[in-house]
Amino acid sequence: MDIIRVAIPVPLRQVFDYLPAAGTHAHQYRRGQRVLAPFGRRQLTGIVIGQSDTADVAASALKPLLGILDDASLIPDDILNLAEWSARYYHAPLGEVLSAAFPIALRQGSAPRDDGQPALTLTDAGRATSPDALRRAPRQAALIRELQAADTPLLLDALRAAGYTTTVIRAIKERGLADTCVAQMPTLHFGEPEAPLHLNDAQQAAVNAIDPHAGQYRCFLLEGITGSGKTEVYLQTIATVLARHQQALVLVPEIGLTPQTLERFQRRFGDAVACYHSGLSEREREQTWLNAASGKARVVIGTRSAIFMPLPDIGIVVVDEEHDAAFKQQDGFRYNARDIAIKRAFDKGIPVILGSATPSTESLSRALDGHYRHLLLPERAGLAAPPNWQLIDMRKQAPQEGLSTALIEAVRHTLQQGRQALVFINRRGYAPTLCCLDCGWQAQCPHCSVRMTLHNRPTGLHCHHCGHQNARPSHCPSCQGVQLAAVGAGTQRSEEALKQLFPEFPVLRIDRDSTRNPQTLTKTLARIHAGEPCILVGTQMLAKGHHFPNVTLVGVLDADQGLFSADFRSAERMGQLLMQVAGRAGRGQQAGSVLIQTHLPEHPWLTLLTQRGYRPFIESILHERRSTYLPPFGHFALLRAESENAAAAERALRKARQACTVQNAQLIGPLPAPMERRAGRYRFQLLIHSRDRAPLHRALDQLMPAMDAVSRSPRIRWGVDVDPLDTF
DNA sequence: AGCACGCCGACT
DNA sequence: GTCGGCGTGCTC
Repeated sequence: MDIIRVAIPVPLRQVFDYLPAAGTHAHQYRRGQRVLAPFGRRQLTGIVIGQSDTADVAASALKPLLGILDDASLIPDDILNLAEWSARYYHAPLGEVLSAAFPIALRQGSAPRDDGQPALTLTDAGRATSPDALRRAPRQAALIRELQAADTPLLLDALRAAGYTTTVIRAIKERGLADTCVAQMPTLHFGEPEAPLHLNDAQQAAVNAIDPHAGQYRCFLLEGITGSGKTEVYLQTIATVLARHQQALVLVPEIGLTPQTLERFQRRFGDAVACYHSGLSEREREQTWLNAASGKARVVIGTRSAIFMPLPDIGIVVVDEEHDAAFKQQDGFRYNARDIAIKRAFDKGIPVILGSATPSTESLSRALDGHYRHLLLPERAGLAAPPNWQLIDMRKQAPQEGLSTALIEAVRHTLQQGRQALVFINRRGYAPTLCCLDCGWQAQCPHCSVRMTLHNRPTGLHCHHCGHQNARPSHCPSCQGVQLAAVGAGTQRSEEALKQLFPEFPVLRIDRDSTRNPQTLTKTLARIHAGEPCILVGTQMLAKGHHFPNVTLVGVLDADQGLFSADFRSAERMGQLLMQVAGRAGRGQQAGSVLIQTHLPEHPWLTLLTQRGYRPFIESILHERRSTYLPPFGHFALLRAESENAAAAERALRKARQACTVQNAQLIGPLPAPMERRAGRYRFQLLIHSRDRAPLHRALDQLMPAMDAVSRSPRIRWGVDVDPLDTF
């Protein structure tokens, strides 16, 4: 047993064998320890995976390691097991999985820095100052207010992330109101915890159901509409976990979209809560990782990469909004954090809660067949009536700028009642197409096979896929005609139309373009929360996170996209989105209305969803998928290849396909990807389908080395996606 | 992925 | 004459 097996951070599907470093013995090496390894002409930080007495290569080829970087294991065994399982399941190189699993600073081999982080704390003068005294310096006043409210040092990184510039921070220090200090993650200091809320019967039943299972694996699907109180169930369940001196891991789709949830966790559990997401600085990520590993952090809330957080006393995992596509990494190591969460809970023998108002087909079918325990929160807190759905038949309408008369009248009525209306359109920009009325020419991206989106203020043509921008042409480049028409509507156009229709009311647009500046977003949100009658226009950003108490009308301009798409998941996603936007209507006392513009009002998915609700809708989708062996009744993997040379990409996949001899796995393709060309590269895909998982994995075991062999010479970028969210 | 080696075109 | 283009091969 004198050979050390090491994972090296390179995209190669293998581990490498080494001899112990000079002056060391094999028994000194621990699984999870970092070592310095000679690798070609380079020196890389590797992770000890195990030991062996035989090597895959000739003994003469083995090199000795250059040194041991950690006294004890840095990566705990359960995390390493999880990473190895993930590498096998997603057919990803272990080195790449491990790179996703821990912060760059530790990946690079430097000693863990557990010495706290720079923070800002109030001086006595700062504590005594009234923020109103800083009337002339609103940012400084806001910062003082924030520090006084927190009553604990705030991390500089966090302040900067919240939009406080170095100038503001320096000004405060120069006034002698605050000073920098070093903040340590405190040990189980709960601050002044907010008291638990009173649970209704359904919530209490859910908490009771989860609690007895502590200490053994069980997956719970917590299904409850917006406002039904899922978060309180998480909080009280986690409280019992903490009381047993265990830690909790909470995964959320995007930290930026769940500020309220985050705040509630911090109010309830105070300093025991740590956040982990891509918005943190590297230093902060490292510190949080170490705080989790040392047990200082008791509750970790994070986005998908947090699934690999080391938590020695983990007692529960919560996945909030489990249906959300953000849990799936969309490049490189394409893992689904929700699915790894279930595996982690299983391995640890602890409960996992999947929460959603609109559960995914996968989770719902496992709940219905008894694999998961299904917990329902039927009541809407505050006892407001469910929304009123209405389908508007666009075939019988002469819409103005995409707005039907019925919707315009509903908006007018809502505003006159002093309420707010939300108009949802899942396209940003002014118009999705610029078209020549004489010859039919359309503005096409020169690098991608998509039409370019017309934007105004500043006006121009944008490609939403590669970022290419053009000026808006004055003549048709093809026939020199001057009748260039903007076809279709995006958020900017709807905003403009609504401003013209309702000049006396504010129209506030929320999409990726209007929220680029966090301060503008904060201002817009504050205006909405003030409750004055207004119209909100936006993309699905509006449907997530924030809730708007005075919105009583939701209009959906283009529901039909979800009914026409070739992807089998599009109907499910449309349903989830419609339920989510509908959840924005009628919070508080009054019932809301949801108006959906469609050309297919008799479509069974739409009528089922709006007349009978989400569950019958999903059950109908499940019924159809069962008969065609689509997920979750069958499984997919997708091999993607792209190259500037279309034929080369296609040939690579075709050759790989020929190398695959697995029975019971169906290969479809290679076919051009839905967007055949993107950023100048031609994209093809090979779809692998199988009723059971085993043949799928066997097929991939053959396809991967074939791709390795075939994709090298003409530069082809390729990757594998197990359980892809988009197949067409 | 890096990083070398290796063999062919336009430059001091 | 050589600097450098990217094709090809390798990493325990």
